[in-house]
Amino acid sequence: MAVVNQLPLLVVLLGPTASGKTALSLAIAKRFCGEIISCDSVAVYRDFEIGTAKPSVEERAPVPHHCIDIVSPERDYSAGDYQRDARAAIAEIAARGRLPIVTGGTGLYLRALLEGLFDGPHRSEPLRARLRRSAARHGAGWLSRLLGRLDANAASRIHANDTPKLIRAIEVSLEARRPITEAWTAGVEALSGYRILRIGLAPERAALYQRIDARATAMFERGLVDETRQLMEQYGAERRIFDALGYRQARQLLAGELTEAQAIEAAQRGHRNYAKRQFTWFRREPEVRWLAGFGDDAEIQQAAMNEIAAKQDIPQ
RNA sequence: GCACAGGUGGCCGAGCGGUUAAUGGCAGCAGACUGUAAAUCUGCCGCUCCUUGCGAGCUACGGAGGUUCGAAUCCUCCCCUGUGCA
Repeated sequence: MAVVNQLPLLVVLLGPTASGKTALSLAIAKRFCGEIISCDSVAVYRDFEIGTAKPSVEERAPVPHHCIDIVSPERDYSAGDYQRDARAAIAEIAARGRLPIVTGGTGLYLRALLEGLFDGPHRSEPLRARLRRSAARHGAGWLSRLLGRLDANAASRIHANDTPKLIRAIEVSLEARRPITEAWTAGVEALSGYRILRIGLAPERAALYQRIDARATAMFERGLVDETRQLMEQYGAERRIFDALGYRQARQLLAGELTEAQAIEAAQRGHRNYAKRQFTWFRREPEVRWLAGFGDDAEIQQAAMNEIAAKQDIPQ
């Protein structure tokens, strides 16, 4: 039975923070001649090391990694940028005949990559600044009322307290001179040309939380606070990137708002909460082969390998 | 030992005679999410039951009594905790 014109395989590894995605991705890459495309909104930034749990330089040496350390922290990066960068990387890898492995925790980025984003304008900082100022003057509900006038449907779908989403919807409606609903319904361009295998890591919640706590503590022990201080001096403490987990708490510690013990506790909690949100997000992801365990576990790795091997052999 | 200040739901912390199962916050659980997403936001959150309802019952504000139509809130005694004086 000839396997002709079979589309290249794309492996997508998803799961909450600290579930062992990195270990599993490295094992898969080594076994199947793969290259890794990180799907992580913080790991894209250079110089953010300790708090991001990026794979180390040694870990990255034997396996090519993409979408890590690709922008300077003084630049803003977005889901749209990621969509372009990741798709380009996947195309190159596949063209080389190697296996692309997307490893991700950032749900929105993964969706942008796989399903696409609607065609909308870039962010406009001046407009955003004006909206925020007006919102501060007019009080709660103002942004929602404004959006209601621009696009009643969008206003009904975005909660009145969800400022960032309201602002984006208003921005799109104003900049594009048409309601964001129209952009939504125009459809998105999903990634095509690949057979996608989604493997999800779903370790037991209590065990995951334990790992998260230990890892957050370790980040502080390894110098997260110093790294944060240095990065803030270098790039400016106002950058939104310092709201990222761990860095936010380190910044609060430096500002004297928290003791070290409180900062560590807050970071642990933040990561736990994040893991929970990731579970919520990924549960909706279609066609995921869920594995109940950690990615560094030998049995789990074997199970993942089997999934991939099976998929490789099956003609489409 | 005496004098103050306190002991409230898993934690912190309001309430100080009646719309009080008890404001808030945290934790927890569930959910949303279309270009800053490790961000932001929503719901539930004493227990039990069901016809899942501005439903029914039960148990709750350190303990035991008391006052009152009615108490977490007032009184008495006791037990703890903190601070000050001895």
